Amino acid sequence: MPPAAAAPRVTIYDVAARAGVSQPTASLVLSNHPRARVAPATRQRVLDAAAAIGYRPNVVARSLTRRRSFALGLIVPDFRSPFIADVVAGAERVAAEAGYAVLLCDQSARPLASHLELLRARQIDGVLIDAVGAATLPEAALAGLRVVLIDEPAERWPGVASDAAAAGRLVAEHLLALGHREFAFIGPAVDSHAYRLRERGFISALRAAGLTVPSARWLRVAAAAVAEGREAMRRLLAAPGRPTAVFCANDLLAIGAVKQALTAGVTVPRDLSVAGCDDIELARYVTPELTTVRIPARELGARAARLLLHQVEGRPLRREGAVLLPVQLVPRGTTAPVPPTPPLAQVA
Amino acid sequence: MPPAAAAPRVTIYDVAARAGVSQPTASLVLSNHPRARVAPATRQRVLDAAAAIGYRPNVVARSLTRRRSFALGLIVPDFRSPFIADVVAGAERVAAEAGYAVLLCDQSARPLASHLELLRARQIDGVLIDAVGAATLPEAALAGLRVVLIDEPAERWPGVASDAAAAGRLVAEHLLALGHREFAFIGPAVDSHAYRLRERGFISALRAAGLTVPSARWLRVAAAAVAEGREAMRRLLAAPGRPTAVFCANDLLAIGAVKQALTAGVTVPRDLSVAGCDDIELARYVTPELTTVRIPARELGARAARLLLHQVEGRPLRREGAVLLPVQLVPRGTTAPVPPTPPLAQVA
DNA sequence: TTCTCTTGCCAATGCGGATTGGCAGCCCCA
DNA sequence: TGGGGCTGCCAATCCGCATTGGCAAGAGAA
Repeated sequence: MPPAAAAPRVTIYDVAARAGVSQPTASLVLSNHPRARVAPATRQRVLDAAAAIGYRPNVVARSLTRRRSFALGLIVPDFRSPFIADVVAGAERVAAEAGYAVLLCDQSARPLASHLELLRARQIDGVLIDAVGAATLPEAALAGLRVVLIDEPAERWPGVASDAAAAGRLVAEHLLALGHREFAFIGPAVDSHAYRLRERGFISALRAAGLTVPSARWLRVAAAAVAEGREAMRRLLAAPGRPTAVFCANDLLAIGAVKQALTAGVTVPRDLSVAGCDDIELARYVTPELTTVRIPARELGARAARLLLHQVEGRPLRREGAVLLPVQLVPRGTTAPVPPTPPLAQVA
Repeated sequence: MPPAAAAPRVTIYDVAARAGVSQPTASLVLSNHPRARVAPATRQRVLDAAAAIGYRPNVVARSLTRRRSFALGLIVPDFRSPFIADVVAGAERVAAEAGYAVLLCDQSARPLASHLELLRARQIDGVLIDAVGAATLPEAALAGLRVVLIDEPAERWPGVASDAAAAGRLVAEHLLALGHREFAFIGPAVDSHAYRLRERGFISALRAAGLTVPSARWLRVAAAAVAEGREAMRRLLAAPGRPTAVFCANDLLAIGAVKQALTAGVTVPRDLSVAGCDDIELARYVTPELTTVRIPARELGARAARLLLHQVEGRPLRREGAVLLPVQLVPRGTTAPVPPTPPLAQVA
């Protein structure tokens, strides 16, 4: 049961034959070798022949000899998240411009180590890792690979990250300035550096103001997604007492949280302020519009890809180590001054 | 400036040497060739040797001889759209289970024909096309490729599609049942089969009820995205008269449209009903929750991938031609009965 | 004219693995 | 004991392209 008839392949031998030269000569011309000594007339004959028969180099064969696949791996937690999708888009664009393909690997479909194995087998030229658990990977899993980490700094590899601590801090300062004193936090329980820093930035800014978040209002959820945000808000509202402001570790959580608050009859932002983080496109389209922190997602992906390509192509890195991208508070409609009369403490 | 030290490669020659057999014998064992006649003891020696030195076959080299890359192309209009992301996820899962990699190609980054060229150069085994303009592609662009079309039926290739006409019809019937008689439509101007069918299904169901959509309320926008939906609603509300119900060709448009209506003080669904199409996850999280039609996105991608893999692996297709997946109306909060008193006609 | 360079091209080989044809060695039977 | 039929392995070759070393022809110098 062989596959259906294969397309007739045009190889470099066909080009050489048509141009009346040897295959190596055709190769020298077509691969545009720098120190190739080929007479202009010959060169033109080869180029004409290639154009005439529609020659396209076989990337697989080239990869075998050059020992490079001209492909990069990109491992992400879940490309269906809007934020991640932007990171991917940024990386993809840079890679494409340099002639590299991107193999997108989704951690929600297969574990990180398994992806790395597969990428290795495909002789990948380098890997961008924006994934949970990269830091705790066994040494061998990354040995010999060119790696750039996204939002997960580590000693051994270069990386690009957003200033997650600043994100948490900016939200805290914003809410404090609005007069809030009773806070809650909703974040994913995953072992992610960026999320951890968002938390820490938030809490340490509160602490600097002499405040804290009671542990009962420090909610950990399974995933940074809308449904989890909604569920967390349900728990929060069911508990005795109520905060006046909630910081959600990303926008999806925040959207879910706001949704649940509204459903429960808690008016946002009058009764409760909610802030997210990421500034995904939809943050502007929910009602009320979401207060959040803009994280430059595309830039994150693009910078990481550039860093990786520099390594892959053997160009020296201008600045070593990690790049830290600035973030920016985007105040919108889900945060407001704390009401003069504190909300009534409810008894569960 | 050569790249940094490459990882030491373990080849099949190393395995053969360690097992004390020739390379072809090692190859026969490791590729698990069906009609391979290898003594059990020899086979075991080879397997042990491979395990001992951690042999991983080089997919590139294998691709060269087998003339197959074990990779599929997947061309989409924009993977950042939530709906498309689900299609991709479905396809990716099926491909991964069969041991195939997926090269994701985004039409918003590079034209369709250009993607096809690149995929060809990489000796791709087959292509899934969920893209605008696939039907109008020059013959040569797809010649010799194995293709499965998504949501874009064509004579020459198998395809998988959702029942887009039914989607439009279901919305029309839903709105008619609620008493609506004054309609508007917002859809993208792209030349996409699915969108065209959604329109036609909608309008022909209205026509069956003796109704129509005046051309002034038939809005075409540049893209099926939130910003465009918002802009379209702005235009709609600025025009004289006002419909009581609007069908948006997808959920993003609908979310934008609802947002703008609310911003303009038009209460949805009291003053205006809005329905979308796709049932993306966020449709349940906007306020009010969006009435829409569920399109089985993941299933679309998965079925298409399965169809393509059948071809690629030379297995016969059970049923030829196109698969049509059913859709389902999901009534939620953005549609309501038409108010007893018709809204006042506004003079612009 | 002869010798040295330089220029322009090609033969040979390798990348890592798949596949074919064929050759020994063994068993069985006559 | 000779021959047929297996069984088990390997030598050789190919996939499509890149790269090196070297050879021949032409240019310039003596």
